[in-house]
Formats: sequence, C-alpha cells, structure tokens
Amino acid sequence: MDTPERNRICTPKSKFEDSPVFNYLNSLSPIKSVRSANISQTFNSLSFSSPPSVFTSPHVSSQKESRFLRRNFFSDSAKSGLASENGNDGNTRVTDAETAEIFNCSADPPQNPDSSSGTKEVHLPNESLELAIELPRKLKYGCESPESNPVPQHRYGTDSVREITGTSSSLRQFVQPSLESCSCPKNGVEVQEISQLEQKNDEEEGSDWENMISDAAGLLVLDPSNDAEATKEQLNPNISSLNSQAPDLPQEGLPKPQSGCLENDNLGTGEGMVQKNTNCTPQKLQSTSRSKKQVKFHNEKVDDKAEKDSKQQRGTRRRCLLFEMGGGQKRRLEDDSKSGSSSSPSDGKVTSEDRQLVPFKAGNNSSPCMVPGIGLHLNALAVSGKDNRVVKQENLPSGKSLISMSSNITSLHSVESELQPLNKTFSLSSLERDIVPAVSEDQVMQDAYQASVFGVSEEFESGSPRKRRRRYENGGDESCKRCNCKKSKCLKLYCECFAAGVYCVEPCSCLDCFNKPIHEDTVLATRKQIESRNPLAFAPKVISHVAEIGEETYKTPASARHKKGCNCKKSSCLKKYCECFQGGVGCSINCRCEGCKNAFGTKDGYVPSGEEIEPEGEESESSEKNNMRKSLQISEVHNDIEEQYPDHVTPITPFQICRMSVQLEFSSSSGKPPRPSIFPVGSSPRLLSNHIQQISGVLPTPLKLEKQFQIAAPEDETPEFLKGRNSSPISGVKTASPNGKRVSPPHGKSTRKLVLQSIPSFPSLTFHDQTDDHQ
DNA sequence: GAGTTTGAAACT
DNA sequence: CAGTTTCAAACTC
Repeated sequence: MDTPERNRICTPKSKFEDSPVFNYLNSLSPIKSVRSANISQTFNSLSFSSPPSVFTSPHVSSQKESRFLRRNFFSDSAKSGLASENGNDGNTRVTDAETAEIFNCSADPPQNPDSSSGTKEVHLPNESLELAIELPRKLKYGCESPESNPVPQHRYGTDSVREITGTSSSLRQFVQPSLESCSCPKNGVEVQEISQLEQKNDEEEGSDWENMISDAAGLLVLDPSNDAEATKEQLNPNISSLNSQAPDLPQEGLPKPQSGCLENDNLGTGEGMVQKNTNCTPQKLQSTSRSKKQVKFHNEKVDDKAEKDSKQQRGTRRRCLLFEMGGGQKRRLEDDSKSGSSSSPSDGKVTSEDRQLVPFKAGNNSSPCMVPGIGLHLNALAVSGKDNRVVKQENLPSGKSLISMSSNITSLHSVESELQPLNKTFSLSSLERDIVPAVSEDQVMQDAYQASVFGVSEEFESGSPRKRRRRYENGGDESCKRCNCKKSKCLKLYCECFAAGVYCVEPCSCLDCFNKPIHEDTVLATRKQIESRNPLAFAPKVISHVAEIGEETYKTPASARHKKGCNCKKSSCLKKYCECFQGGVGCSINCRCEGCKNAFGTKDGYVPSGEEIEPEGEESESSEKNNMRKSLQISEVHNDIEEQYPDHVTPITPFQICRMSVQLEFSSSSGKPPRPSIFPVGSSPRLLSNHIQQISGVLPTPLKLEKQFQIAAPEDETPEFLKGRNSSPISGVKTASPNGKRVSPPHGKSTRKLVLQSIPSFPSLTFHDQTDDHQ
C-alpha cells in the first residue's frame, strides 16, 4: 500500500495535470500553482483534494490548529526532527510527552482527550487519505501558529514521509494538547491521566512498539480486515508482537473506520499508559496503538484506495467522533472501570467500535453526566427555526457527531461538505476551544445539529442531555448543571439549565420544571421573551480570547473575560458567587465588583487586549496581582486556582465556551440575539473560536488580538459567521478565510508554489468531492 | 441536610 | 436607570 501509493502519486499527478479535470480544478481553486514541480503535490491536491476532509472536520481542524499552536512549539521542534523520520516516532512522542508534561500542569487528560479526540476524529472521518494533505492545508489555511503552517507546507511538498510523520506528530500533539489545554481542568478525572502521561513519557522512551509501529508506518494502514490483528497488537502490551505485526499492517493500509475511534481512545493519552500499564486494560493499549495507527492512516490516505476506504469508513469514523465528543471523558472514566472488560478484544475492531459506540449511546451508561451538551437543544431549536443556514453551519461541527450518531452519513455528509468551508476557516483558530472541553462543545454542537437536522431534539433531550450535563459536572463539576429551582419553574435565568440552553434532566431537583422537551413550546416562548428583553441573555457570559505569544498561541484564563462583568460586593470575586471567578476568568473593566481579588485576574489588573487599559481604579487591591497578571499571571493564577479549585482547572468551562461563542455572535449582531437562535449553544463556541483564531492569525501582535478580537470580532467577524444568516457561510469563510495567510507558498522544499488568486469560499469543498468521485 | 450568604435576575 | 425584590446557587455549619 504505502510504497505503491507513493509511486502512484507521482504518476497520477502528471496525468491529472494534463487532464481537463485538473485544469478545471485549478481554475476553481483559489490557489494557483506557479509551477507544478512536484507531481505529488498537484496530485495530492487533486486526488486528495480532500476538501471534504478538511471541511468535514472543521472542528478537528480548528481543534488541531489550536492544538498545533500550543504544541507546535514542542511539536514543531520535535516534528522538525521527527518529520524526517517515521521511525523516530518514539522520540517525537517523547518530546510530545514532555511537552505534555510541561503543560500537564492542570491538564486533565479526560477532557483534553475529548477535545483531542474530536479533532482527530474529524480528520479521520474526513478522509484518511487526505490527512496528509489536510494537515498541510490546515496549516496553510489555519490561522494556527505560523509555525504550523510553514511546517506542514514544507512537509507536504517535500516528502510524503514527512507529511506522515508530521501528521503523526500532529496527531500526537493533538492528543497531548488536550493536556496542555489542561488548563482546562475539567475533570478531576484525570489526575490519573496526568500520571499516565508521565508514565507515558517514561514508557514511550522505553517502549519501542509505538516507534516500531510508527516506523512501519509510515505506511501502516489498518485494514478493516486487519483491524482485528491491529487491535490484537494494540491489546498486546508486548511490543514484540506489535512489531512483528506492524510490518504487515502497512501493506494493508486500508484506513480504518476505527481510526477515528482510536483517536478517541488516544484521548486518554494512553500510549504511555499502555506501555506502563501493561496491566491496564487493553483499551488503553488500544488507544495508544490506535493513535499510532491513526498517524499511519494519514499516510495511507495518500493512497487512492485509502480514499475509497475512507469514504466507506467515514461513517464509522464519525461515529467514533461522536464517541469522542460525547464520551471522551466518559471513556476515560470508563476505561478505568471498563478497561478490563474492554480488554477482551476478541476483535480489535469490534472492541474498539464497541467502546466508541458504547460511550456514545449507551456508553453514557457509566456516567450519565458524560453527555453534558445534550440538553442544549433549546438554543438549537430556537435557532433552527429561524435560520437554516446558521443551523447548517453549526451543524458542521455538530454534524460530525451527528454523522456518527445518525446512520445518515450521506445526507450529513453533504451538509458537512457545504459547511466545511466554514469549518476550515474556523478550524484555523480554535485554541480557545481547546481549553474548553472540546467534548462538551462537540456534544452541544452535535445536539444542536441533530436537533436542527433531524429534529431529534427531544430524543437527545430525554437521553443525552442529562448525560452531557453530568459530564460537565464530572469533568468540571460545572459542566453538568443541575438546577434546584423551586419557584422559577426552570424558565428563568435563575435556572442554570435554562440559562445554559439545556433542558433539565433527571439529576435536577427542580420543582414544577417546565424546562423539558415536553414543554418545548413553553421553553422556547420563554426564551424568546427573555431574549427580547436581553438579546444576550443566553449568550455566553465569558468570552475567551486567544493569546498569542510569539508563535505560541494559547488560551489563558486571563484572556477570557466575563462579558457583562460581575457586581460582587462581599465575595471579593474569590468565590463562585462571582460569575467571573466561576467562569474561570479574571475580572475586567466591565466589572463593578468591590474589593476584587479574583484569582484569575483582578479588575485592576485587567488590561484590555491590545490596548493596555489601566484599571478603573475602583480597587487598587489588585495592583500587585495586576502587574503579575499582566505579564504572565495566567499560568500562576491558574495554578493557584487549580490548587484551590481543581474544578476550575479549566478556566473555561463548557458553558463558558458556549457563552463565548454566543457572545461573539451577539456582539457581532449588535444586540440581536441571533446566537441562541442561530447557533446551538454548543456549536457557536467553535465558530467563535474559529473567528477568533482567524482574527488572531490576522492580527499582527498577540496583544492586539484581544483588542481586535473584542472590538473587531464582535462587530465584524463574528457577526458574519454568527450572523451568517445574512452572509452565506461561504462568504464568511472568504472573509475570515485564513486561507490567504495560510496559503503562503510552501517554503523552499515544496516544488510547487501556491498563489492565492482569490479566496473563493472554498468552492473546492464540494468540488473536491466531485473530483474524488471522478477519480 | 438545614440554614445562611451572596449576587444575578427579575421586577417596579 | 436605579432601587427593590425574587431567586437559586454557593457556602457554612
């Protein structure tokens, strides 16, 4: 598979170039090839033109990007070294692990994994074949860190091998990023994971099996048929066995639907775990092995076969995505508990799938909370009615989940393809999201998407919403909201569930609750009323900003701010009474608090991004903190907070994410409550994040990012996307399209130069699909 | 688990 | 817009 693929690439390219199709594509694509030195590139672009993949996995891309950004630091260095070598995966991994450790700090593997998984899955589902391409593209388009971009490009152009390695690294990075994101703290879950990570580092170094796999890999592709073997290998802690098998796998090279699942598993960042934990359940091992395999898959993507397979597998992969999204966190939990059971991998595939599936639907069994987002439909529903477009866009992110959820891959697929362009643009920047539990968002997105597309809101509501909430609770305690309303009937913002756009669930101990699917009409009507009074009522209260330092981009609690600001009088913003504190963000000039001592950043300390705004002076208390915070508070504060409030480890809670997205939308819409309606709570956040990232990417300086973000984002950018109502998603993509930036010509290595003619709104997406079909 | 504190939401 | 009331979460015991 592998070798043949590579060869194929070269030959086909020439053909493609000559072919009318190729010309047509070129005409369509915004990017022109100054010269097509490398056939491979052109070929890749054409054949792989995995627009769908890229688009399909906007989430992923976005997440990846964010992850990339964070990791890129590490990963890049590692990649640079690693890229050259497939075999050195172990090294790269080690570096990654190290980086992960560094970031681990608060990182909770569970959440992170989710997010990471989500991203990974996205890629896989899109097109394993495309992966290599996609990654580069993402990098190109991605607003991600500049580093990421250039690297991928080079790799892309130069060597498939590098690409592969890069992808693998990226994948790895993704997995780890979650750790980094850890800042997100959601789950306490994962002290274990952290420990595991550490173990990983040790083990990784020691363990060769991963390296072996990766080496083989460059080509290793998991064939569905072989999956069993692969799984077995994975299961087998014994490296030797893995090694022996690894060679075989590459030939098979078929992308595996499982890969996505595998990625999910990866979330657990189990590689290290696996090795150490031979004891650990096979699941963990699988996860680790899967991650590796996934990387391999990317390589495989190159093959046309892989493409075909990938198409078939998409459904499965997406399913996996769903799991990741919904069950990522659970999985970890489950893994611990289930690991033993899952270990029974009579069939690697089956087991892997089962896991995924289980978590996703039934999987929630273990912890209902696992699916925090499900309840969110309210927003989605409201929106769906209004703007189909918006819904669609939202769907994109959610669509993944949906796809996985629903059997209708094709329909979803089509939708996704349409939406994908947006995703791409967005994908560029979603570092923010990373911090936030991707899962929750994804879930929310999914829910919304499902609701909008399938009108299944009720179903979800009944079942998953609860789970989602619980998940929040589990992860960040906050994630799963349970209300205890007595008099509000859960139809007022007093009710956290209602405020979050989620239906009340079993865990809720509310009385006379009307915030249930049964009373959907009432809920929607009430929501409308509230929105009429305050369009932003359901908007996220906390807006996160992406801070970019040098190449690095990361979310920091400090970067996020409560939109309205708090009004604390006695709590000194040191308790959850304070919404800012509760949201894991520092107080801002918008706050009217007294005696602010917000551990995440005092009002005084708050400096509007871009511009340094002196503290209002209400409270001089924080002067000390202010200085600190301005410079690097985030980390410190973060740590402190984490210590005190493990739950807050992730400054940004799922809600926050949602809120952010919402806010952006609203802000953009200027008062209009579009967001709730337009984007399901869950979905919007990503879009926002994407916007943000894009913006950030555009912004010259990190500091400015915040300012611009605040200023411009709400007004200009977010409005487009969020508003998207007016503007087609595509348009949004165009405007936002980081493409222009990202597209930057590949550095020296790439034979082909790309020039941005114009940035059509990723016409390629659909087109690619067509091309693929043609091929 | 009950009671208190707190601050947002809702109301006037 | 400001003041008051209502409400439910957060917190304390």
